[in-house]
Amino acid sequence: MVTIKDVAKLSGFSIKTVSRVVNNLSEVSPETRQKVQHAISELGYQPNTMARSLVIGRTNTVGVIIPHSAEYIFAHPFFTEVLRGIAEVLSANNHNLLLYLAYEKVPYSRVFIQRQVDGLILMSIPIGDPNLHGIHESGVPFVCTCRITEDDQITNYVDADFTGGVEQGMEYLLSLGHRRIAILPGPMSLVSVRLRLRGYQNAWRKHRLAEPEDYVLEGEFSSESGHALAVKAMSLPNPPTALICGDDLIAFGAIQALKEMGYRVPEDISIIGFDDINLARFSSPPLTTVRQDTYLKGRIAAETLLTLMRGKCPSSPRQILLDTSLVIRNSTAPAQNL
Amino acid sequence: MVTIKDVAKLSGFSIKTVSRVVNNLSEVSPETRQKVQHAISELGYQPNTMARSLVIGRTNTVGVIIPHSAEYIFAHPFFTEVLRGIAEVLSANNHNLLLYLAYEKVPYSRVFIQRQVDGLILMSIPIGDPNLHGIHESGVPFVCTCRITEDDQITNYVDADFTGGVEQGMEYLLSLGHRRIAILPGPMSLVSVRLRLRGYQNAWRKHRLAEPEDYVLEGEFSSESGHALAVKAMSLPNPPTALICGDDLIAFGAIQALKEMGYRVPEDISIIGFDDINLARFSSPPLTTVRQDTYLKGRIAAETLLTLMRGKCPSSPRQILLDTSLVIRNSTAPAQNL
DNA sequence: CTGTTAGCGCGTTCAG
DNA sequence: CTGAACGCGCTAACAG
Repeated sequence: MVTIKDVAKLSGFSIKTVSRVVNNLSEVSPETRQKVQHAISELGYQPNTMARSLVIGRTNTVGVIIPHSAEYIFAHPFFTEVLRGIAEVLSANNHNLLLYLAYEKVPYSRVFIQRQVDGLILMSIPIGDPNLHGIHESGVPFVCTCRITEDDQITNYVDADFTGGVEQGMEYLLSLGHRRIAILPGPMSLVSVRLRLRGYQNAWRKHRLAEPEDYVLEGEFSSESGHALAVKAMSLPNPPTALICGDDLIAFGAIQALKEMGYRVPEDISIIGFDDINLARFSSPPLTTVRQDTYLKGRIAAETLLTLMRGKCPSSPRQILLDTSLVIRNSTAPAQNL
Repeated sequence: MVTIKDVAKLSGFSIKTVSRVVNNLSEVSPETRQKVQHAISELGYQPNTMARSLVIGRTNTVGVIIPHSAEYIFAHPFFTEVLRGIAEVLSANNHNLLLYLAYEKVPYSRVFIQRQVDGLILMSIPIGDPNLHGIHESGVPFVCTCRITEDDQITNYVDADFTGGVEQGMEYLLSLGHRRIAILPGPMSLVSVRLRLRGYQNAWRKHRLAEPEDYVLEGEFSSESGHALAVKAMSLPNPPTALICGDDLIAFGAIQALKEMGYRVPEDISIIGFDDINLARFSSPPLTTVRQDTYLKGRIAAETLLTLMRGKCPSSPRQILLDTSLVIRNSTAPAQNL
């Protein structure tokens, strides 16, 4: 391995001078800099990151922690979009991205205490995660891409306004004359799902309508689950005329099931998704859905973290809620049978 | 920061003894070990990864390099599946995963020379990538999840048998009576696309049929491109009765376009995709496609790299080709007009 | 502007 | 079985 010493020897200057050149400090005369740089390229010298990090006490590395099975993570388009936003911002700011999966058994804060990372981004932390305590104690700068509780006022987070998003969808369905609207929100173990449900309830309340019974059909974030729940919904004594779904995959599965049962979408049943993933416009019919900008979520999370890492005092928590927007395509139509 | 010294002081033993306990070396008496461990948990000591890496000369970190824009990467389901396989294997083997995006302008080998990683996985390297030279020179253990040239005999790679896969699809279409089969292979700048095209050509040759003209429609790996090319294909003087696509997204776009033009799939036109992404079964009609196990590709790539990193002599290149399989759903049917 | 010295936290000789 | 001293490669005082 070629070290800073070798460069010093070859160039005839001291180690420190070489260090100054490498780190672009200005206290070096142009000629000296020239000569040192020549020696550097001569030897193909590259500074040892470990040694530098040890001394300066930083790694310029951010950890992204996703405490789920990799299967769960990557099955959902959501994660990769957030990751993209994070990766781009970190890359632009000369920070590395260390990816941790399935760290359920290991305190997240460990990677910080072990000096592997300077900060953390936590994606989709489950409710009641026992690691959060250690995180706060360790003093690691961190940002979540989700809320930890439904009315989280402690965590630094960047999240979509799920409640408002579902309200947007509900407003539209109500304006189309639908009154029998069921919701397939996803798994209630997630805060985001509970927040979606809150939007559903808000909409009824706002319109002074009684919330229909048996219309909340909990499930997973998957097409399979959407398929099963749509079947279940239509077999209710009083089947719905519209379904509002927790994500687009659920919506796809629901549409599939409805077709198989002989219903027409949107003539017989209207469907609204959530996320607006790439394929939403290519489903048949193209999916009306509540768009959340997950890429932006990732970007802002990373930017917020970098700010946190620079400033010493995180004073009050930074809590950012991103607006959603309704994308109207062809899976929704006026209600037939009022 | 609590260091090994603090533990030594509190426990009353030397630094070295503490080190032995931390690293689970056997040359320590049980009582001593007990006492040291007590002091460790008392102080909440965690070894400093940077310091250790500096001494032992390894980081236990693998770099995954994707030399494209993040947008391109994450737009395609393929990448995330490979990444999942890689992440799982590395996690199981106590290795960290450092993600590098868009390193077009930086020699990949740099991260190794700078001692940030012990090995590299290169995903989707473009043809003629100038960095490969430096990679080989640096001596970094590495594995590609693709081939660098069509008949690559130098690189360590784990890749799907694209040629064989397209042949499988072609065999099926030919067996259904199709003779006017166009291919929408993707961007020819990628080796994998050229290998797909080779499979297309092999199939005609094997059946002693002349390859039709104007039936190779180059494009991108996207629904948009598939849409445009399907329109183009059907406006040919002698339009095809079947389309074999370079990936599932192209196939989705093509199906969409055909529907818009009033064709029925599969009655009028048969479509075959490639990859078998999650949503392939939920398209309408459900997509017949050539399945490649990208998750397995990632796993094997990571396992191969770990082997390479352990053994000192990489002797001959490790080149692994993974079989594909045809998944027959409902986007294919016998040809109408022979 | 430049060089010398002293650590960063840990693992590893070689004595005991 | 244990401990003191040294060095990994680099940066940060402090001198010159």
